[in-house]
Amino acid sequence: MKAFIKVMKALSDPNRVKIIKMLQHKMMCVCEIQKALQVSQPAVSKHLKLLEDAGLVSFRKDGLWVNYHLTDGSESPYVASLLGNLRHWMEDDPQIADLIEKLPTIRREDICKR
Amino acid sequence: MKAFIKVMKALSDPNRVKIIKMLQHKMMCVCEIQKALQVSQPAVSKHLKLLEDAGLVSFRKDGLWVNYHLTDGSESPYVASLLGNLRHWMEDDPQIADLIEKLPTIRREDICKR
DNA sequence: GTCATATATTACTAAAACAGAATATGTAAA
DNA sequence: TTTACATATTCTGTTTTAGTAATATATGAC
Repeated sequence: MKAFIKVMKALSDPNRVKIIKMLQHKMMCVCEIQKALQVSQPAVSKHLKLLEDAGLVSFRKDGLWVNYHLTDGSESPYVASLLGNLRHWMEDDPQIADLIEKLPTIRREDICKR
Repeated sequence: MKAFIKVMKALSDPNRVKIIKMLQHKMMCVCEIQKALQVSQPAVSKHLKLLEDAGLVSFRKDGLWVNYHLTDGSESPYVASLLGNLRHWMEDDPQIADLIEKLPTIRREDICKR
């Protein structure tokens, strides 16, 4: 039960859903996500931690960067099912469509190291 | 997006998940649910309203009683999918198993009209 | 009509969630 | 080892949520 609630809570926030939808297209570092969502860096870190605790995302460190990506959901049937469904869900949502469209223009080289 | 968030939030609370799991077995009135969950009657009413707003449950009035039941989810792909999955999900959860086991002993004739 | 009963709504309180500012941590470069 | 930078954590304030107590509404019996 606790695991299920965790997943549901993780997906109960628009910004976290946006993160999931973006990660469907490419792995991203924190500053890229921050740029895309227009919220503070700590806010992004906290969202990512929540998503990680729920088993939805994982990360790999690469020097200074931390690259986040979706998990395969093999640890949890809830995660597997929802990540699967979220591939098609929300595709027509205007906010999401906007985000995804802008995604190619968001590159860490342009954002960080300033 | 808003509709999806609503559904996720609705399923982010253990008592509401319990309600869903119970309604898989029979339609129930408010006082039966209250008896099963051991929370106040207003709390139950509010959970039910939330679930209804999310499109997960519906009700039919029968005299003084209001009988709640699961929807068929035809209004929303999120609802349809989650209600479907929740048929098997959580079946082995101890809390849920307990609840379902006790379900036959919870009858409105014994609870109300006192 | 009055009364009893099932449910809904309101008012209020305590806990949890989300945000930003400030700070800490860890890694790479100089 | 000092410095810069990407990310994480802590602290604090605000909003949302879940609960109860009290009250309102609605229906059926009388």
